[in-house]
Amino acid sequence: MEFLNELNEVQRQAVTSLEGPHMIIAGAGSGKTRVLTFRLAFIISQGVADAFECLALTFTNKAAKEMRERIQSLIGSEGKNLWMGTFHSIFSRILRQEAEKLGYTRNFTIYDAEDALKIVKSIVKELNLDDKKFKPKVIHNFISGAKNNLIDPAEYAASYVTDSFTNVVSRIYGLYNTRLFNSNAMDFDDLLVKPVELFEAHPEVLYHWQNRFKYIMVDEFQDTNHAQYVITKMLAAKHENICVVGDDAQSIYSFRGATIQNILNFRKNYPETKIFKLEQNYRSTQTIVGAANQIISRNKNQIQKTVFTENSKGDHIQIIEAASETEEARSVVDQIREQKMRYNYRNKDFAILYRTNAQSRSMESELRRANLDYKVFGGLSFYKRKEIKDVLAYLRLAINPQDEASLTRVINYPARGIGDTTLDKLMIAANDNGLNRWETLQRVREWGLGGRAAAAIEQFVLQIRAYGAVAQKEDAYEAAAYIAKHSGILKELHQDKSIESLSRWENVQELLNAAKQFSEDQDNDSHNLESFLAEISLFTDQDEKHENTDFVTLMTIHSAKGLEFPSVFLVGMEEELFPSFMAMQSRADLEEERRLFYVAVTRAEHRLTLTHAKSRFRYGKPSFNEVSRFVEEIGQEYLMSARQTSRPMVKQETERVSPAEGRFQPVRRSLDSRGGAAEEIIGDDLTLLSTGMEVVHSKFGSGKVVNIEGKDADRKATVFFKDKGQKVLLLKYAKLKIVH
DNA sequence: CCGCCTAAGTTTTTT
DNA sequence: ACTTAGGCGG
Repeated sequence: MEFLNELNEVQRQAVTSLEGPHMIIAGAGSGKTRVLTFRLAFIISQGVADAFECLALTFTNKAAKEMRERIQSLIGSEGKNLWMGTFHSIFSRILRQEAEKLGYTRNFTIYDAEDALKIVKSIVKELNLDDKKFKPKVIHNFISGAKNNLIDPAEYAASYVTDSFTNVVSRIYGLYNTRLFNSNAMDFDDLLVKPVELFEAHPEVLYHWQNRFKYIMVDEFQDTNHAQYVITKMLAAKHENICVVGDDAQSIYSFRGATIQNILNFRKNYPETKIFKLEQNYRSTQTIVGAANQIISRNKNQIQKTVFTENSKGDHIQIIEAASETEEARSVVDQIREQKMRYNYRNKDFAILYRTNAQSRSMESELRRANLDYKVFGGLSFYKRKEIKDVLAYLRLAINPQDEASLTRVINYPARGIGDTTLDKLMIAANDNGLNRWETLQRVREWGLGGRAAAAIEQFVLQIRAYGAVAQKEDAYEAAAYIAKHSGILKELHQDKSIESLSRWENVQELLNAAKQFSEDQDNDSHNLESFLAEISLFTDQDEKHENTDFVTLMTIHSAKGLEFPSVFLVGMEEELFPSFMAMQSRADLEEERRLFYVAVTRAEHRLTLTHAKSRFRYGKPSFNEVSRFVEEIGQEYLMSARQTSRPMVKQETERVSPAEGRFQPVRRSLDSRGGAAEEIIGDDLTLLSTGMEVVHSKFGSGKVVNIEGKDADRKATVFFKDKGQKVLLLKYAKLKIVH
């Protein structure tokens, strides 16, 4: 029990007070994760409940994994038995056990956003609707919103149709659900909706799980939506030992249906709730905590609390204005170099945070040029890549051939002579006869199809059945390897000799590697393909191993939530970008942006630098934006004086863009006089380009010219890039820079 | 049915 | 600036 001595008074109370409903309001950096993990460790080590009887719901896989590791370090391998994971992963697990009761089978497929969108698109098309007016993405957003609020199609039709658009949404919502059901598939939202349906329709099932979970904890409660609220409430109804942890000031997911209302409802719902406020910040300097408090105090909507720290005052917050995004990136790199020297920091002590993923580019190219190791988090994850989704579609069909999204994805890939005309006929057959796609394929001759097309389809059906048999017999790796090979995808990628195809081929090999690891992992109860797919369908965190662990972190502010770094750079502090132009319409939107700013600022332990660029390329055109209003919301007392902000300690101050001529510097910067360490860029006059020259590309990095062809506007160069392989670039667009 | 070309949209955040 | 969808010719 000596670990309790590591806690302050409030933390200790929050850890040891167990019975009944609890709400822990945890300010940024106040040791929230520590309290959660200690609380679980306390429950188990005191013998209050068994690990199997504790449920801890987190927001990300990463948070769950980290928490589990920390608990194991406290109480040992017993920690493995905790029910701990994201809402989505925990409830998909329960749903698989109970699938038959809802008319699904346990091997149901989970549709990601792309799969779901495909289904909506196909319905829009079948209904002959104009997809300009009824954009599938927007429709799916509406459906998702309805699901998050537990509004089913009937209720939607009865109470939420207000105009022609919602009328269409209503029609599509019902059809969409049917299509998913017939595909034996659930989307992300269903993983939260279906448990509620299950518990309502089968009280005995609810009873079972209620009894099982004696202690329930919910992390990041401010980011839960209505459906998540209802599920936890149902599950907690028996024991009412529910502890929610959150910080209203860090609620940044309302766009996804999260509602702060859950915190308010919780107190109403459980009047005897014990409330603990963790207000002492252990993470950041007084400057950072003070500035953060000042920022968040502008929001009208919030729970009163006072975050304070006993840490030292620390450095002032630095603000850097740059002429362009390139200059912005350069100044960040300069700062990183300087801070590394001055404070003995390593790469991993730095994070560069931004509002949108697209902003990583300029930062990446400057980091690469400066030879600083970095890692970009987020963006498109491994499992969203086309070649991976293609292979997965075959694997999913082997397990669940009814899966329409997968079926339409690969029925003619690699090409086997099943074209649009054939597919249209099948679609009509399906709609006329109330069949799913797989069923129409089995009876292909009944729809007036014959000859080559019908033969190709019969062949395809046999192929998928054979894969199903392999999947039943072999482990995940054997089955996946067999299917990847026999589907022809590997061959297709191999035949195309381009570097892109090679990298795709390697990605598929990597997927097979993952299957191999899964098959060999003794911790898994089952090693078959079905279990492998169940595991990876919710695996969105790409926590691929990076051989080198000392890297600068680049990520969106959203994905930085919960993390901390000694030195943080918050870039792109401009109106329209942050706050986003999408979020400037209402006070509620703006307040969420401000909370996001609060989250960003509170990631920093010792040093915080805010940067903004006077001009920045957006949508291919330069845009000129004012400094973000958020910057102006920080009081002068926390800021470094204007003189100091410019650029301390840069050797050659001379060649910086002078404001007079600096309007449009970034594009035509033919000479860059930074001497010394960095590579010397000798120019961008591409008429001088010839084979053998070394060049730098904004996206692909540095490389060597291996060939040049065409002339004038059509002049193309083949370049072999160190990191990205060989590319053919049209010089008119490529903006290559020649390196000496 | 496939590959090439043009046009349009994109960038708010993600389980 | 870059990606994707859709149209058209082979």
